Amino acid sequence: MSLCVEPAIMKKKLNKKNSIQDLAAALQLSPATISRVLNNHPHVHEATRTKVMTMVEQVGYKRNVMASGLRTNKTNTIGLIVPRISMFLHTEVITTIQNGLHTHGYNLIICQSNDSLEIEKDLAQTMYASRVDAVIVACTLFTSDFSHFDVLTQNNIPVLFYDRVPVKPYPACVIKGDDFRGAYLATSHLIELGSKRIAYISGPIGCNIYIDRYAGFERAMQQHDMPVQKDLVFYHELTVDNARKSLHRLFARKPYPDAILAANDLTALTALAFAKEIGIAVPQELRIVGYSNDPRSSIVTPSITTVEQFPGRIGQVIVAELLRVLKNDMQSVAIDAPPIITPVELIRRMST
Amino acid sequence: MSLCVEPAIMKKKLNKKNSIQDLAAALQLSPATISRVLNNHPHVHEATRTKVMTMVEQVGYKRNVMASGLRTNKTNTIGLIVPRISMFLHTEVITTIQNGLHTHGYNLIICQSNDSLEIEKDLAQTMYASRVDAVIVACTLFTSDFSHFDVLTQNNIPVLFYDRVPVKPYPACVIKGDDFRGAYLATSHLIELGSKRIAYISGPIGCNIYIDRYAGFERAMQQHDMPVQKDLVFYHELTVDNARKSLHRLFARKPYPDAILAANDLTALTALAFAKEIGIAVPQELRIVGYSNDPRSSIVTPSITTVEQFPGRIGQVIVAELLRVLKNDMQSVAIDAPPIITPVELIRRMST
DNA sequence: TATTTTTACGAAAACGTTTCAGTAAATAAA
DNA sequence: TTTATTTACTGAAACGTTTTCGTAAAAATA
Repeated sequence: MSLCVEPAIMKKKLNKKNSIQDLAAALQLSPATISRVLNNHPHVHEATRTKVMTMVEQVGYKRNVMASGLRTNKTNTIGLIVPRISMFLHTEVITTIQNGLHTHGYNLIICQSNDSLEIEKDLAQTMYASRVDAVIVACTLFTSDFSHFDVLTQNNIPVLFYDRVPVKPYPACVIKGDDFRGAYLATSHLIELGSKRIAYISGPIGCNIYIDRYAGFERAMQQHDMPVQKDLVFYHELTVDNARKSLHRLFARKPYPDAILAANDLTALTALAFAKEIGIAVPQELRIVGYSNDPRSSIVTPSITTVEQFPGRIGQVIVAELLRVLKNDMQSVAIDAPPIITPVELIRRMST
Repeated sequence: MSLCVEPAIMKKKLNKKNSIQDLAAALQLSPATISRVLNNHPHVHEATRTKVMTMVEQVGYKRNVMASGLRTNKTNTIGLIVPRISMFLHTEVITTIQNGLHTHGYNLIICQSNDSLEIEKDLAQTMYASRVDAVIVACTLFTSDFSHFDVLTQNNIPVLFYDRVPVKPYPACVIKGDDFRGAYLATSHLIELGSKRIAYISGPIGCNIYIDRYAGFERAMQQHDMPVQKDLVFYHELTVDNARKSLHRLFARKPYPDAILAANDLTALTALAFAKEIGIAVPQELRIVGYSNDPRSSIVTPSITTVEQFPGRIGQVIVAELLRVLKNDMQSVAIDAPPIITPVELIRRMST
């Protein structure tokens, strides 16, 4: 019997309501005054301010963000949509964003699209339903139409793209790495080392990063009067399986390529493993370059030359832009705003 | 002049208010009826239901979660606190949780404590302020007191720990890997291969996972009548720098250890690199075992034997438990509930 | 002292949803 | 037919905050 009532008592005791109203009643003040203290409004007497603050401390009052959010139409929450948090670039970028926003009082809702356009559409809806204050997006490989983000932009929720960004004008901030330069540097590096038959394994063309990287590759080749051989260039989603298929094609018959430029590090790692399997020496017979400076690229033997994207810096830029947009309130959704380009750097290692 | 008024017009037009009230007015119904339709309440005529739903579709109505959250005291949001999302185990677990919860209509707020107790305390407060429906936590290495989570449990917000969990009884769900067994299997494996001088590099004792792993190591040694040599065991945060210091101590003078059991894969990787540097052959002169089956452990040469924790499975268990707790509402915060133990498996590779 | 200005606070409405209590109409039971 | 029951809906209050407007009291000015 006594056990039956226990939970009710507990619940009652635990459910100490700590609303502004309760504070007001306890202090013989109005809720308005409490609110003003909590929001650092002027025109509140110093004595009452301290009185309120000590009471707040004492009872452990925490603002109910749903109530205040309902009233102010602000959630202090930022949404983030990435293909996969396990991708090294995103892992690092997220960490920086998360820390940066936390110091400014924002929370982060992280969602993964899994590189599925359907899920991405769904997530955009969810973000709107959650009434986040802004949304940061790295698109899927297959996002060529961006109208599913309209629900956000049309409802004054700023959208900020990074890495994989719209290729068409869209009313949103755009922050992207210098993919053209990254691929250009990598290709030039291979050429200068004497590579003659350079293969390029690209992601699906249609995604801005692969468009730009291909352009960088092409430009470097042209500058050195080297023709781009179509049969040495592959376009597909950069999975291990796909990479292996392309590698099989590349090494089906001689002459073998003497260098592989991979549009990401996973593909470079796969190429390295493949070369070992078929007994080709890296870098003597085959040079390999990757992209992103994934930590794995530095621990394999030989370590892989790759392109550093400075994800921490990208994260910082995102946070800075975001805070700027949130301050200016809708100011920077200009459809013609130029993208912000973040720098890259070639990391030379043993594979070249 | 005309440019000046444009934005105001835009704003007005874009800010199409789509509240339940607006729908009600448009359909000559009361807000209550709309709400019942949206929440699938019974006692609503089929004709009106379809009428409402078509209108909802048409205007793209999305429930304002802050308003409904304020009323119902539910946010449909789950909080997650991990040391770092870049840690392989957590990356995978998060992905599973995220996908699982999304199908049940929950959002996930992910925060990183950065292995800082201060930040963890802060985040617990933030989670309460956000009024999340539940919180999932993998503690910092240094969390031995758990009272900063009281603000959650005392306010009926269920807490669920995984991986790094309270070592003392605490009113929360606990899900942990079988760390004892993992270390036991790994140690037995080394012994059976003939290792005589087995070094163990552990994380700081005080954290449950390292307590359990040490116990597993000790038990395997005892079973084979091998004494645990104190000077071959190291306890410290498992960073590269710390690992290298211990390795220097281990190889300062002979006899060298003939096997190293590392309490995580990063340390195992560091040991492997160190062995290469000083010209010790792995596995001939030194066997190395790690923990977690980080992808890096399989791509180095030689590949590293390690303990698989099945992070996807851990994530599934977490989701299942979470949904159960959320359904039962506070039922399972019994302080004496036994922890759920998830299985592990030894992955044999070239390093042994 | 009388008037204006400033300061400190309160009353009340609003945000958009959910839900309790109630009511009219339709159906079933007497 | 009358009475009870079910069905389909409405009105209004509530959730906890913020903010506008208003008003006393205090301070500054005349």
